[in-house]
Formats: sequence, C-alpha cells, structure tokens
Amino acid sequence: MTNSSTEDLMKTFPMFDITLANYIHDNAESTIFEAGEVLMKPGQFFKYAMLIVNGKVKLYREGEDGEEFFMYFLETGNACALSMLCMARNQSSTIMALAVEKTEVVMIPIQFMDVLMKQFTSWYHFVIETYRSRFEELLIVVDQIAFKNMDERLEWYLKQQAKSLGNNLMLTHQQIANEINSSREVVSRLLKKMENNGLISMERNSIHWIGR
Amino acid sequence: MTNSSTEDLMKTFPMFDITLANYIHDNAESTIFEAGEVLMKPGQFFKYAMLIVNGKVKLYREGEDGEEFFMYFLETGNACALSMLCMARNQSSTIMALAVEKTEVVMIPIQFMDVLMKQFTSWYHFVIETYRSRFEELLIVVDQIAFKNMDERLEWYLKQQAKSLGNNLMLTHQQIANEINSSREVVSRLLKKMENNGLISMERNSIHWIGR
DNA sequence: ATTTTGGTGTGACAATTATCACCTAATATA
DNA sequence: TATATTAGGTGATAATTGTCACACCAAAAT
Repeated sequence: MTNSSTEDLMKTFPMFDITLANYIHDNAESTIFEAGEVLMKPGQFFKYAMLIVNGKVKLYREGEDGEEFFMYFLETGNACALSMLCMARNQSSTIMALAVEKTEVVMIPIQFMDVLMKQFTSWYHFVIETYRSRFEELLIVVDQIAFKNMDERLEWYLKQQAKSLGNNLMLTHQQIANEINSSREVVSRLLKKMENNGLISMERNSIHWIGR
Repeated sequence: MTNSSTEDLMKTFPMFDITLANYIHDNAESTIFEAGEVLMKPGQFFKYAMLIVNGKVKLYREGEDGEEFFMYFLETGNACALSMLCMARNQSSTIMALAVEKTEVVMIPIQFMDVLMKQFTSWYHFVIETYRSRFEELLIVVDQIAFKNMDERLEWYLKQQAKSLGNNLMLTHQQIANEINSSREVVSRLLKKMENNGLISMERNSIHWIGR
C-alpha cells in the first residue's frame, strides 16, 4: 500500500487488530479520489472492499433513467457496505459513490476477504458494524420518502448536508432537486419559504443553514 | 429449547456448524407465534436475536402516526436483521414484525451473542449474510418509493405478496392501502385498472394474482 | 463593453394522489 | 327476517408535486 502507514490505519480504524491493520496495509491498494470523482458507478462489477481512510463520500441510488437519489454520507473511518454487497454476489452495483472532497480510500481486493473473515475477529466485527449502521441510515431514508412531504424531506436533506459539510452549502437548487428526486421549481419555492421562516439564508450557488 | 431438535435447526439453517446448532439449541427459547401475532413492535427493547425456524413474517416500518409501511418478508431460514440491530444498540425498535402464518421462532438471548460471535465462524457468516440480503431488499424498497408511481408500486407490492403467499391473496383494499401508505380509494381504482388489464382478478376480500 | 450562460423567481397549468360524500352489495349479527 | 357492519365503487374536489414558459440578473466568456 502506498499512501497510508499501518499507524494511520489504526488511528482511523481503532477497532482493528494490529495484525489486521498490517495485513490490510500489505495487501490493499490506497487510492486518492479528488473532489467530484466517482468511486463506484452503476453497472460496474466490484472487486474491492472500500475503506474511507480520509475524506467524504456521497452515496446515491440510481433510478432507471439515471436519476441520482442521495442516500447517505460515508465519512472517515466508514466502509462502503455496498462494495461488500456487490463483491459478495459478484453483481454489478446499483449505486453511485462520489467523493465530495479529496478522499483516500483503501481498496482491499476480493480474494483477501476469506482470509480476513477467517483470521481476524476484528474484521468481522467491523463488517457487521458497517452493515448495522448503514442499515439504520437506510431505514431513516425509507421513513423520509415513505411518510414525509417534500418540505420536510428538503429540510431533512439540508440538515444532513449541513451536519456533514458545514453550514455553508455550495449547492444549486437544481442539484438539490436531483438529489431528492424533485424539480428545481419545487425546490426553489420551498427554499424561499424556509428562508422566510429564518431556517436558511440564500445566495447564488449557496445556502446557509441556520436551523431551529 | 422446547420445540425444535438440533436436527431441525440444521435442516433449516444448513450453513450452521453442528456445534453451533447444539449451542443454540441449548441456550435459546423456541416460541410459536400464531398467524396475526406481533413478534416485535415499536418502542420495545429487544433482548433476543430471532431466527425463523418455520413460517412467514411480515416486516413493517412504523410512521409517526402509527402507519405501517410494508418492507419485506422473513421466511423460513431467515433471521431478523432488525432484532440484531436493536440488540446491538440497546435501542427500542422502530419496526413491527407480524406473523402471517403459524411461525416458530428461535429466540437467542442477547447475553449469548458475544460467545456466538467469538466461537462460531458459521454464526458470523450467517449474520453477515442476513444483513447483506436485508440490505439488498431495503434498497429495492427505496427504489420503489423514490422513483415509482402508485400504480407501479402497487403492482410490485402484489407481485411480492404473491411470490411469498401464493397467487390467492386474502387482502382487502384497505389493508393494501395501509401497507403501501396510500388510501383505499386510490388502491381500488388502480386495482380495477389492473383487473381490466388482466393482471389480477378480484373478489370480496381477495385478489388473485395472474401476472404478465 | 457586449454577449452568453447558468442560476433563480414566478405565474399558469397539468398530473398524481388524497379526501369527502355517498352509493351498492355482501356478510355478519340481533 | 331485519338490521348492522364491512368491503368496495365512483364522482367531485382538494392538495401536492411536476412541468412549461418566460423574465431577471449575476458571473463568465468573448
């Protein structure tokens, strides 16, 4: 592995056994994705488990007509549950992962999974915790789209973005519309309401989250 | 354990180690839920991992006003990912599980989880496979509600039900409306269209799935 | 300096879905 | 048998969201 040392790995993934960190360091590749680069896109067969050593990644579900529906963030110390899922089934992915800032990813080739699973208890724990936490996030996404109207969904979306990216969000109305599967006009009108209610302030190309 | 023998367990969960099956048999309780009984409801703190030894269970996500949105089925040989999830966090559940037929459930108390995880590789594999497959199902649910209109969602819903419960579905329009978070009138009208298109036939209290 | 481009605002209208009112028919109960 | 209850059908209308048309303006490009 090129970029990260075993020590770096242990800092970001403190639940790892030292021998596990070494094993990963010896057998995985470290890749840097610049902001805006795609880590994983639909139709791609996936041969790696991905660990986020540093940075931030947005995960999207793809619609049949190429819509990109935002689901959740992966942050430093997270792993991509989907990459493991695709690997396990040797299936093409149905999601898109996008680096929102410069992101260092450790990519563990599929052939090492068996050894990792068999030899390292802490790897098992990590994989289970990864699934568990992504599962929880996905349940909240289901709540939002099953039970809530656009105004509440938009508010929740912005709150999530602000939590991960800070209160100054460089987003156009069109981008937001794409990510919540709505239309620019609807988003513009709802944002205007939110601004009137003092929940946000707006400028061209950016939204400042104030909150309640 | 009262009802099932170790041999029964091994038949339903062939990926289990024999020693694992024995361990579970010795330490878990077996419970029978009759059709219509609730296995797990929101607000309940969960102290067991649940394995479906026999029967069928419907999983719902609960809305704030008590709406019950259908997500997926658990069938013989499945486990409830959510029960593990709640246990792990000692959190109250936010889902509802309902037996749709007489169902035998093995309930493993939380205090045995650590031993299971540490001692039995086949238990680890099983838990991971459980999360993996439920995760996939949940992604498809997201697809449906994020991208599809009611007519397509209704068709998909009926197809799922028919696949699990057989082509003769004992469901009222009101029940269906509750499970897809719509209203009876909308469901009635859409079903009428589907009947005209030869996709289903209807009687009072039941729908016969024909398909394409 | 002028033009082009892209982001945003807004009214009019369309499509989808939800709600209300009221009806008929089948089934259950007194 | 008479009556109540529940399932289902249907038109009218409302609420939400999506689409179209077009205007305005700021930033970027020429």
